[in-house]
Amino acid sequence: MRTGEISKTASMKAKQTSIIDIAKALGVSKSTVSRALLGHTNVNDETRKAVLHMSAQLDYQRNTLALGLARKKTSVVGIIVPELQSNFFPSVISGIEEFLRKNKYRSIICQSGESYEHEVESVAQLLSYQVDGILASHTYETRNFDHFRQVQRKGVPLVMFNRVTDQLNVPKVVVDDYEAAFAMVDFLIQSGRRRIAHLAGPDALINSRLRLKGYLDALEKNGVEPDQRLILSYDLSIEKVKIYVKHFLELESPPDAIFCINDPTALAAMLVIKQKNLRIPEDIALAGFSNDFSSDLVTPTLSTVAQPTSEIGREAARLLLEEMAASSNDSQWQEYPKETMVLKTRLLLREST
Amino acid sequence: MRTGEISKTASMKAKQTSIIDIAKALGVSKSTVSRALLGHTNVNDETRKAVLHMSAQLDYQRNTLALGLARKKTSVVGIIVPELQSNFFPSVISGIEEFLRKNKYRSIICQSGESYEHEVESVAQLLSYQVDGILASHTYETRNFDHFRQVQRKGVPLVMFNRVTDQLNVPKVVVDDYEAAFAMVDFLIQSGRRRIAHLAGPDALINSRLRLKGYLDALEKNGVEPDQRLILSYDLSIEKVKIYVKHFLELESPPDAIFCINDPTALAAMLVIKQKNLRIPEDIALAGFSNDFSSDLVTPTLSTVAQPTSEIGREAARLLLEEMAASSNDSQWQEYPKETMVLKTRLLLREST
DNA sequence: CTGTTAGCGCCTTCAG
DNA sequence: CTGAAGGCGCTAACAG
Repeated sequence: MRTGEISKTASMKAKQTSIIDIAKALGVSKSTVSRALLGHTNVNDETRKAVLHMSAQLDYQRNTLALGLARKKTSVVGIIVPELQSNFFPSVISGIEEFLRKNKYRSIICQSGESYEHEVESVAQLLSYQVDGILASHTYETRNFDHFRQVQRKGVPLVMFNRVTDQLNVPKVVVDDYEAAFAMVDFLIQSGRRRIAHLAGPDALINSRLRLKGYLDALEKNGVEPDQRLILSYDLSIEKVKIYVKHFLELESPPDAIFCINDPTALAAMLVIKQKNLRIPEDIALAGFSNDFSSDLVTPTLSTVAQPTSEIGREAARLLLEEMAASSNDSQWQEYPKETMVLKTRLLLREST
Repeated sequence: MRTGEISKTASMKAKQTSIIDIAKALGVSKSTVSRALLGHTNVNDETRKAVLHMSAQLDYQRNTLALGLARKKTSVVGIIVPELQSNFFPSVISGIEEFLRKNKYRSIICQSGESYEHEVESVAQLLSYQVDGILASHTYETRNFDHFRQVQRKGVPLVMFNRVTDQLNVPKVVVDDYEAAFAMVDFLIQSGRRRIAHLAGPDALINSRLRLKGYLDALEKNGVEPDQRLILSYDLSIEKVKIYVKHFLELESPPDAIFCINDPTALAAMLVIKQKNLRIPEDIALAGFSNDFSSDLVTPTLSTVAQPTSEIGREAARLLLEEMAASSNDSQWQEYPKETMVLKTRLLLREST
């Protein structure tokens, strides 16, 4: 330890070094430093090197706030998801981030926790952070989309994925929920099931409605009369699955299959069925949706629908960047009808059916 | 639709309304507006109301960049985690965010994806965003902690959780990895197992080392000679589990139990064991660590160690806010030795042991 | 209680 | 290729 050094360590919030510091140290103007740091071409090669060197020397770190303020562009996009507990959204986010990184963008993740109020807050927060765009999947509580309309009014590009709404004219990335549900239920019927129950999601989610419709249409196509007692829609809070499944099993004429809105639901249902000492799939078949990590680990392994999660993320991010480019070139871009991209799912038939 | 309205919809990036706009509209100065919005007390009640009203009217949204720049404080803390795929980190994050929300703080989540390089980038990004503090769990690749030292040099409070290092003098929140591992292995021995294998984590992680030590000490305490062939440490990439478990099972004298570094590992191991038509726990017992969502869903249910995830998050956030308070009151706060908080785990003995 | 005046750190014309 | 000047939106003394 040399003495005589100014002890920076001991000082609180050591004033960050700014471009002015490095300008002074080099005897140039801060404009030059700024240009060098930004990689502008019109800077003498030597000056640039000196600047880069000195900036490393001084442990310089760009102040993104100042940069964003001055540039009116932050290169940050906001991501709003309802939750991070299952595998679905984290996977989608990975897809998003990978694409963004390649394009020199960063993201801020907000989880609304399936709370409408938090979602509204998140939107406000992201706008106040001056994000350049927003990717969103809404909560199952969300029926009013004014907060997203505000995003559009402010001229901030918005793309929705997975949980989308037809109340908004924005680009969307979804999967073929209807077809997938139809295919799964059709398969169940083909393999001899007749009394197929459906543990559906909240009606507020378009995904729930589409999967329900796929279920119903598959029944109809096969001449199976739908039985309202076999259709229950719930709010996705796993604890309740037990109640509903028990209810199904205790019907005078219980189902011989249950098609669940998603994998966590199906896995919870599986526990209940096992506790009742029923065999899967002999006594009752079980199917989920999404191909969560666990669905392959349980016994019996769960039949489900695989979604291309990272592709969803990638495409959503791609659409967003396109929107962002369009919005800065064309002042009327918001008027145009937006594309909805429908990605293919894959039926995974495993032991439970 | 009334006519004569200025079509804001069509304009791109409609210049956000600023406090100046609302100041003009009200014929007051922007300082007054600022104060009213910030909830300062020294503002006439009527003026305040007028400001609040007008700001709602004009769809005003605070510009966080400008605010942070002017205030030199953003009320944002950064969170760095290695991944979001398992349940552990998302749960911890929920705990963090809940606590932060109560204290009027926000967070930015960065996932390093277990990549050292991304971690370094994340730190730089967060610093450039001028976060007021950082909560971090490092990757298993991280052996050099200079990027975190830089955080300290810049006077930004830092708290580590779960994946911590003794190379840094910062507050830490961890669980009793050693004790938990010891207890689990001790239990296995008590219940008659002698050849207990350990599928360990990367040596770079202190958690791996502590769990390994707990394992070894439990063996020693019970007079069981450790067998190096039964100890394998790996990099947590699930695909490799198959190889290692197969290897174990094909030893001339195979293990009668496997203690895995975490639940994903144990669950993957379970598949391999089942494929070999071995019975769990009769032929071989299996134990994990962390109590992932799935560990209760598989058959047999997995014995594991429950970690108080949201508490970890809450406590880490609490320590961070304390640091932040201290750092702004005491210029020497960095010099003091920092507290390491060790939280209790709980042994969950289920069917697999 | 309110207006005025300086910035925060950086970028971007506009001259040279 | 470089410097000077003005401004991004907001806050924080400092005077009244």
